[in-house]
Amino acid sequence: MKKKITLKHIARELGVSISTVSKALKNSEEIGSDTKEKVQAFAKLYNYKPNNIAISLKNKRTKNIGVIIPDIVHHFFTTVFRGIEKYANAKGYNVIVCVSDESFDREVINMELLANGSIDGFIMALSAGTQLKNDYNHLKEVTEQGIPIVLFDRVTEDIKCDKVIINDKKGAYNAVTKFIKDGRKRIAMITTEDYFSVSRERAAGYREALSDNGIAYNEDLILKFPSMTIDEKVIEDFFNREKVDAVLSVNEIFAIHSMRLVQSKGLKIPEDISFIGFTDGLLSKYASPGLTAVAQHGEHMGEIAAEMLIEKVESELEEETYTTRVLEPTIIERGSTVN
Amino acid sequence: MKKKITLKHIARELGVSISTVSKALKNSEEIGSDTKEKVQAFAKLYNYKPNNIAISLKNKRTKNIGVIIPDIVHHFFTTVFRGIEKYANAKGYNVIVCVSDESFDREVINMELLANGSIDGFIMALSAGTQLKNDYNHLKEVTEQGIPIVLFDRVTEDIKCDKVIINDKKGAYNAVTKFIKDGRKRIAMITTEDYFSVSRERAAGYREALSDNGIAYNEDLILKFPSMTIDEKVIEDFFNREKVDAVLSVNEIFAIHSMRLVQSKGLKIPEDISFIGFTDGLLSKYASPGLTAVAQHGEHMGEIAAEMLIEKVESELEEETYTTRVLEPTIIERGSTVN
DNA sequence: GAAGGCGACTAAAACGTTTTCGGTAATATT
DNA sequence: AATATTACCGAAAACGTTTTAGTCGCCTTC
Repeated sequence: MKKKITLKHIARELGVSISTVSKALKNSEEIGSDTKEKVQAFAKLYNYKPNNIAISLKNKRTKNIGVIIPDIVHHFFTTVFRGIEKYANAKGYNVIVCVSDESFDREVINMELLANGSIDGFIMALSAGTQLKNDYNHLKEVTEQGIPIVLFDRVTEDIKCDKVIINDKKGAYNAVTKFIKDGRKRIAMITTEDYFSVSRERAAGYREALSDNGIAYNEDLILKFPSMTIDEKVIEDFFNREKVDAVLSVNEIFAIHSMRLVQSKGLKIPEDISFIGFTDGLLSKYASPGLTAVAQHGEHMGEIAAEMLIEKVESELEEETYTTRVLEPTIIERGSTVN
Repeated sequence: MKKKITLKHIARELGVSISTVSKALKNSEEIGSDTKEKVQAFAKLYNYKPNNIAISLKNKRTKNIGVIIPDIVHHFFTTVFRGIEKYANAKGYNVIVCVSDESFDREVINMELLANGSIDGFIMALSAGTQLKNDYNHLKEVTEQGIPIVLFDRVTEDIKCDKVIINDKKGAYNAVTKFIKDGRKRIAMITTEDYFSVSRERAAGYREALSDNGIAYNEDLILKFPSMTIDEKVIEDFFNREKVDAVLSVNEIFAIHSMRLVQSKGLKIPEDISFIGFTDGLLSKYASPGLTAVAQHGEHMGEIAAEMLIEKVESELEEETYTTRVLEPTIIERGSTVN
């Protein structure tokens, strides 16, 4: 086992000082060309690579980005992550991922762990627990220490930082408008409780589209789940009770479940009932019929988040200007709607 | 912006030495109880947290694990990752993820980047590019530096290290055996080229099950794709050409595509044709009918990989014993097969 | 021949810890 | 009273870099 070689080893071996070696490897003008050659040759021979940790300690810069997401086994988050990783890697940054598992406590613990020098900044989507608790002190503490944060998708007004979201309201608005143009009258919405910022926005878009088209808002057509987990029975009751001809779902899973249910009741999609779901994931693509989806462009979102964060990290000056980038959603039409 | 507080600050403020502070915070017996109280109170007040980087430099231990996977937007890998993250986190480790994007070069670059002090060990699944090139020198170099590696799922004989895989051969064997028990005669297999270790194993299981049941192996019933991407036309030609009553697919995507195709040709699943796919992911669960799947237990695999790695990292002694853990696959029965 | 400049290199501090080895004073032991 | 013990604390090295501030000898220059 050949141990890692350090500047000190090279210096001792070559009978020069550590600083000379350091400078020679950086091709500094200060060092004579023969010494430089000698050092560089030796370093190459022994495959010298500077120790990242030592450099981090010196520069107070780790070139690591901390990413905290509620769940990794979730298509949208992984696409965002891919965008982050791609951009960060190209800029020479590594990505440390922690999963909050939708829990406030785990989010806090993970942030505290990483905030002690391991990373230069955070990119995160708030956990359900955090949004429920509405407590953002852990974020505040981090920003007060001068560690920048970029929030994506699940954000909050309470924290001053850069954010990147999609225009969820518009996404819902456009989806509902499409339903109406297609002649649908009884448009249902399947969603989660309002403590998710995204659910609120989407609900707002839904209502606005109805009202703009002179359709009365009907509370009975809203099916709300308290969490991401689903209760078959509740869905079944809902569709038995209400007569609907279009469904906007806040995620894929709810939509797919509903589609299978109405199909089993003999309804035809999209003739009898249309579906549009948020998040253009695998399920939408491979459902039968394919589920028309509001694409959230996760990968692009991730790239932008990484770009914003690295920009902040690398800018020397401490401007206190924060921006929110709003991406436009697009509707990917598939077989679950008429076209 | 309150800057991070260090031992030095506390020492200066309290008029004691740095070592005293350090020891006081560790509740060392060497320090008088009043000094300890004073220091601890001060540290608590100013929310002192030791700098991870400095500790890493000192201990030559980062408490970081490097994970290198071919793709993050891939259900199996994310489940494995979840297992890794969960276990590692519980043990106080953080996880740095790099995505090789199935490319040999990116795998090499990422490993070199992380190997310079950023991590204590690697957990990885080989990229397609690496398996194709059959070049594992980057792994060798890392292990020679004393950095442990755990390979999962996509492994190679050429590297001496801990490994965790599922019994792919047995998974395929069981699936085909089930088909035969169900009375199927013309059993097709959809797979990728053989340079994936998993594809080879599964193909072997397929052949063995046929031969054990006295069914001749028929090359024409094997559909091979050169990569993970799919060509609709090729699938269509295949099913137009060959009459098959059961299909074993090496992944979900191939299976789902095929199911939709045969359904559009008017065949009934599972009456006319049965399907089993590897990787029990979202698609299998939500397809209609549901796709019977060979579950790979990704999360468990991740936990084991993390356990093995941390074990190696924390064991002082340098034993040169490497083990391979083989997990048993299970068949999750759904509507795509009769039962 | 003194002052200055330059080329080539080194010493040392700094980043923030941990830890070993002393050191000093007070107390206990003979 | 001399010595040993103990309690408490600090100095300094070490981890591997980078960088500032020299040092030293030699060559110009007036």
